[in-house]
Amino acid sequence: MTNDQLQITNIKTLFLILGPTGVGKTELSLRVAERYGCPILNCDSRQIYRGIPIGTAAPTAEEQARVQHYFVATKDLEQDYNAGQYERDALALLDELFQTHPVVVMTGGSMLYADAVCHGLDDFPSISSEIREQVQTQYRQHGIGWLQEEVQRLDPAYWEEVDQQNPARLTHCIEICLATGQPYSSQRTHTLKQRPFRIIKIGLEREREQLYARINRRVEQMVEDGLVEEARAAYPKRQLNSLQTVGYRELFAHFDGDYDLTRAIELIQQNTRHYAKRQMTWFRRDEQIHWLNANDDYEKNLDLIDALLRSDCL
RNA sequence: GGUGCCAUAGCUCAGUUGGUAGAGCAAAGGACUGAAAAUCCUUGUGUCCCUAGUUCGAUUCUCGGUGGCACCA
Repeated sequence: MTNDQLQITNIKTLFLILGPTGVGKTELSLRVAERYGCPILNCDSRQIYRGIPIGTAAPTAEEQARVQHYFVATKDLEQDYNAGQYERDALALLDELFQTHPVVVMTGGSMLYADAVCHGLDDFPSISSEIREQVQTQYRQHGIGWLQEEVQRLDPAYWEEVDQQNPARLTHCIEICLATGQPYSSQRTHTLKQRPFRIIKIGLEREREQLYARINRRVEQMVEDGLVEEARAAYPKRQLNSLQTVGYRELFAHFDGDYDLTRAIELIQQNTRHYAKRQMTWFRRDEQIHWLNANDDYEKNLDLIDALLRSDCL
């Protein structure tokens, strides 16, 4: 490391490289990490799991040989994991890494996970399996109407602001109310936590038509690389949350005989495009993101990133 | 070559007893605090194939054309 680069150690910096799936985050992240001699923290809620590397486009062995990676293939599919745990795990690891690295790279497309690291989530208790099962049972028996009534009863304030048709939101509210005995909304502080390091958000963008073409091609490549076999191996565990994932759900339905493989592949492509669109919607409103064009060459983008690192250092 | 059927949104189609039209899918936009690659919300103007005719008015009826499908030769 040069003297010039050593001066950077004054301010610990996390480069958070964001962007929709398939835009080209992996290679840019590797180059940034190589430039600063730092590790990469994965911020992808599915690449964290072991056993599904093809369908999640996890960093390959070659890529991991170039740069030390964290949070890649570290959990079994059976292990429950969530954004709150990720926040704690990532902060603990960052605290450690910043003792020896002035710069650390984090990359991935899981919007909520990234926000959890940047701003923090409120402290909710983890939900016991009893409560979760209890709520699920009622929901299965009585439908969304039951969820709606429960939220109105337990947390009328939240009812006024929530997506009233969204079972996931309603369920979560009920679980927190039951677990804490307090309305969910009263525990949402909306305070942004301060982090003991600087965060520079880099967004990679690319023309939509081009992005979609890359996604379509990448799905075909995944199939050539053995995605169907990977999904078949995971099939017995299909109920797990970790496998509620694009690329696997469609193949599981194909294994069930719902449609042929060609159709499954089309659906994977389509659902991946939908996912990319949702990611873009999320990132678009984040004014802290510095956007780079994925079609520019790496030299140019690395220089821009370097300028960001230095400009805020003064 | 003959006969019949069809031609409407990116796709599959519905419909207008003549008053310029609507579903599903696709697509687009949005929301998002521990399931987040999850979950949910909103959005439908298109020479109704072309030409001529009848009509106050044609996407709708009539003639002709073009294209597709089926059957007969």
